Amino acid sequence: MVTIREVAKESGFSSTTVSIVLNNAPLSRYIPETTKKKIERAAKKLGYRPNLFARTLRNQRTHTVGVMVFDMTDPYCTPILRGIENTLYQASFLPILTDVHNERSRFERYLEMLLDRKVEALIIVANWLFVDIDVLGDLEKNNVPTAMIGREPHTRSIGSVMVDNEQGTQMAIQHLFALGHRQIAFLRGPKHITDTAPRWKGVQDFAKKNGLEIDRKLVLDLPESRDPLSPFDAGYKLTMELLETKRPFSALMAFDDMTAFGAIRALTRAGIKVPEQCSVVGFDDIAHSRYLTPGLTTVRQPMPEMGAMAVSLVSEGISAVQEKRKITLNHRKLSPELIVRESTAAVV
Amino acid sequence: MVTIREVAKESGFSSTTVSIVLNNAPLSRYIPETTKKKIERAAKKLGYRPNLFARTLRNQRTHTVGVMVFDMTDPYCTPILRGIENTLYQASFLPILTDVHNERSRFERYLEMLLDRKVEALIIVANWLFVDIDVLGDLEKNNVPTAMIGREPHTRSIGSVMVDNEQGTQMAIQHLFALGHRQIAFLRGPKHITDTAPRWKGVQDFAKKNGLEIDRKLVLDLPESRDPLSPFDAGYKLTMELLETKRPFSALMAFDDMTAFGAIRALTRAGIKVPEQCSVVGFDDIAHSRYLTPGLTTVRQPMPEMGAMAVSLVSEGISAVQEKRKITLNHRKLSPELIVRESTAAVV
DNA sequence: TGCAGGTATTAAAACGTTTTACATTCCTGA
DNA sequence: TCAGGAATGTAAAACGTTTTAATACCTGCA
Repeated sequence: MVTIREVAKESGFSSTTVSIVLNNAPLSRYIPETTKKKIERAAKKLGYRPNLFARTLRNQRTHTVGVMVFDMTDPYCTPILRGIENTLYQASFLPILTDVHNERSRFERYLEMLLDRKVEALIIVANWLFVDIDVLGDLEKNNVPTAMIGREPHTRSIGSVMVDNEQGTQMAIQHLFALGHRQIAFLRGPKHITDTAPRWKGVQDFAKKNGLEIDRKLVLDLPESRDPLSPFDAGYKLTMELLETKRPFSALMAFDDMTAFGAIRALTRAGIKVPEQCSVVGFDDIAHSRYLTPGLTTVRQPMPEMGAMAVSLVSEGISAVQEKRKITLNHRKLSPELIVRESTAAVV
Repeated sequence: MVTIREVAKESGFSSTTVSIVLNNAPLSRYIPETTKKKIERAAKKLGYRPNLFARTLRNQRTHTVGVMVFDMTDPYCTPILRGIENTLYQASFLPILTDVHNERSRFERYLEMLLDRKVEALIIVANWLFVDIDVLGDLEKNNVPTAMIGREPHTRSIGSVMVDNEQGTQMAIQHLFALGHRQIAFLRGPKHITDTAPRWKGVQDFAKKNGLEIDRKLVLDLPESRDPLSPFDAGYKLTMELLETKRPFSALMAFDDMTAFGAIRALTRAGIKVPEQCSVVGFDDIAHSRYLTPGLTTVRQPMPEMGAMAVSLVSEGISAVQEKRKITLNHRKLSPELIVRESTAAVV
């Protein structure tokens, strides 16, 4: 490995000057062009690459951001990660991605690793979060700017990016309503998931405002589970139960896309055609949803944008730390978008 | 931040001794238990965490492995990444994941970043690889143990993990054949994908051996593309073309699962029921395949195992580097597994 | 003439480890 | 009594940067 001293020797200047020139430091203002040229030539000739560890040791900067995701296999998070990666890349930051497997111990271990590696910020993709909240409380102590995606933190010192869940379900039910559906079944999310309540609130608000009657017998809840793919099986099972009650419904609104997939399978098995005999709508718009036949009508979360937004929140925090200002992080709520595909149709 | 010197002061020993004890270095053999206890207590009391950058600067080890994936949004790679992550975690290594977006410039940039950060090994998930081979040739120069998943490297110095493509398609066509299918349509992969040739060879070998006649008019090729999700649209389009020729077929074998999804949509649109009127089989067994209705019969690549295998290959390389032995990396071919779901049925 | 201030450059300290080489004491066997 | 090894510990160098503080020269101005 070629060091700065070798570049110094080669160029005939001291390593101080080399450092100043190569980093374009403030002092380089006083260094004449000819000197700069010589140094740059020498550096290039030797193929000099500064040792990042020495550099970090000295000036404390790592140009890395820790990213913790609760479950990588959840298709919901891939586009978010893309958004994060893409935005960080522009800023020459390197994301360090860890997958917590929804386990407390892994969360703690990885958090430790990231802090040891002195990430300059932390982004937490809290999809399908099972870990208790107090773990997240620990985050406050470390004065690393932190943002959470998909969950409202209970503390002010952590930024957050959320989709507007209420608005999302309102759009979905509005769509079903407009298609003439009045007997609608609902598969609500598990109680421990924070998205569950606001999504249901959106439905209720719409129902109240538009005189839509909700049959409580057609409302079922997904069971708790730490597996983000489990809603498929649960959706299948609950839909089967729903069918057994013989209570008629012409549309079904699922907590998320995976639940919708399960529901579709159950309906199909029961000989009920989607969307001809029953419309189905999901939430999230994960990648699968487009490729399913029929394509799933769903509420899209702007996942890449959410990732990008989280980066921009923590960037602000990083600047604050640099300038020794106090860090304050904002909370953002992004609007979803209704994606109409083939799984919904007008009531016959 | 508390340094080793503060621990030294607190415990009453020199930082040398503290270092020896805390690292359990060979010399610690001579340090009496009482001393060790005192030092450990002091370290714990102060909450000492060694500065990894200082440590790396000194002893050159980073305990990180670079992982480069060509396209994160490809559902094929998520389980592989899980396998990699999980295995590295056991060994207290931290993966540093980069997404190359199938762009040459990003590949080079990220490679540079990873090398600057002195990753101790490199794992490349070469799914849906578009980047030219010579870029990969560059990898040889850096004497970092490297393994590739999903593609045979042209050089001996890089390890590789592949699925046995030939065996996979043989299993698939054997399955269709056993169900009585004789008129089978094929959607082959794009020519620039390395998997394409061996998969087709598996089909041909089986056909020859079992007297199955392949109608060349029923064999179409996917176009080239750098998007791993594009086969959906291509599969749809090609299947439509196939149907227009009016040439009968009772089964369709797709290059991969995405292609199969596209084919299923086309068939469904054309009023042809899967599997009653036409069986469809895919390749890969990405997560979607289970959740589609009907569930897709496909050839499963053992993705988590492939990831784990790649880690074990480079681990060997890391050991070699440590002991200053010459690094040699192996090539492994793993067996796929036929997953029979609902998209295939006996010919009527 | 003296001095203020800009320009050009560098020596040396500092960042926090690990490791080499050495120092001291204590024991053991001759 | 002494040589030499084992046990216990440390001073100092080294890893490769960045930055502070300093030096030296020049120019222009009072």
